[in-house]
Amino acid sequence: MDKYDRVIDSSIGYLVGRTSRAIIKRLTKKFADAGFDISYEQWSILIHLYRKDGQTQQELSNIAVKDKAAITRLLNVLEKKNIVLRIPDRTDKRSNLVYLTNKAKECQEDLMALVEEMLSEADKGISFEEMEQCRTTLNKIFMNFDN
Amino acid sequence: MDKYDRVIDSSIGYLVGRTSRAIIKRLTKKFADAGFDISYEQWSILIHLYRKDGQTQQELSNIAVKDKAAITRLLNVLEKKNIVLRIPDRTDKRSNLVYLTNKAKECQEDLMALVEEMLSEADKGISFEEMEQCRTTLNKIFMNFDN
DNA sequence: TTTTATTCGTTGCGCAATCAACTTTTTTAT
DNA sequence: ATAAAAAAGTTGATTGCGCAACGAATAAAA
Repeated sequence: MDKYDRVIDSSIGYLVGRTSRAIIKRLTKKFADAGFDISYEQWSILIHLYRKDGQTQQELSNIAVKDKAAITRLLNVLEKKNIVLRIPDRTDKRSNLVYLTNKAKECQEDLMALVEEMLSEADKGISFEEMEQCRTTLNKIFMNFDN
Repeated sequence: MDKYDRVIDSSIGYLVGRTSRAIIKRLTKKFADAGFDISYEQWSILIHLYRKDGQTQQELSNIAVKDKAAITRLLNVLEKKNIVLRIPDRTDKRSNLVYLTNKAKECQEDLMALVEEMLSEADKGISFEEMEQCRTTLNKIFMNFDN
């Protein structure tokens, strides 16, 4: 393996980057084909609200590992689409609490099914143990960079 | 593991996505701290030219797994910075051949050193075998999505 | 208590990705 | 030989990220 291999093809940066883009592309297409006007990025916020409704934007920023400015804009879009709404927190006037609308709740099952479908496509030819090991390693790498 | 775990925290999409962003962030900072005005995306083109100078934009598009429109714009920036130049291919007037400037060649060693530094930070606490296994699995996943 | 520091969210800016439409050139098929 | 199809690059429109600066609200320090 030459010096370029090390920095390109075998580089973990290159590999996670292109895998990530491939996954995003596939899920985006699945959503679109099923008639959902929801981008991957919007989904990446939505899923955290499905798990726990009524979080602050800051909490969403941390958990989705995105800049809070990015959260602001994604929520603007989601609010315009009538998928979430922002309610000012009465006990801390700096914060908004972000809630799902009924429209969002109605499509939860369908969206999750599409994601699981995508995940099982990713899994093909990979044992549970192998995937689990990969997850562990990816977590280690992330932690190495998480100051 | 509940249904959200499966789709979020343990989801390979989530894990590769956040790892990728962490790596990009770290490398961007390294370049900036060392005084190089080169973004991660620009680097991701540059490295392929370091390996093989004088490729067409289409070749760069394939190898860097980026849209050809993205390549056009990245090259516009790199050309303005006097890092690459486009030479029309005489044997096929549709194509440009992209070449590195001397300025680009001069900083190759420094840039590669910074990347290797980043990669070794990623490696911390991970054996060669473990990382190799992770690479293999990531490749399988990518192939699963690569039609 | 008043000053200082921190936190939450928004906005402006620059960069980049993707899609679709388009031009020019080359290749393929009839 | 000519018409149709394909390929290479460019451009416009839309979406999204991350940084920095900012105002408002809250917490901490003096």
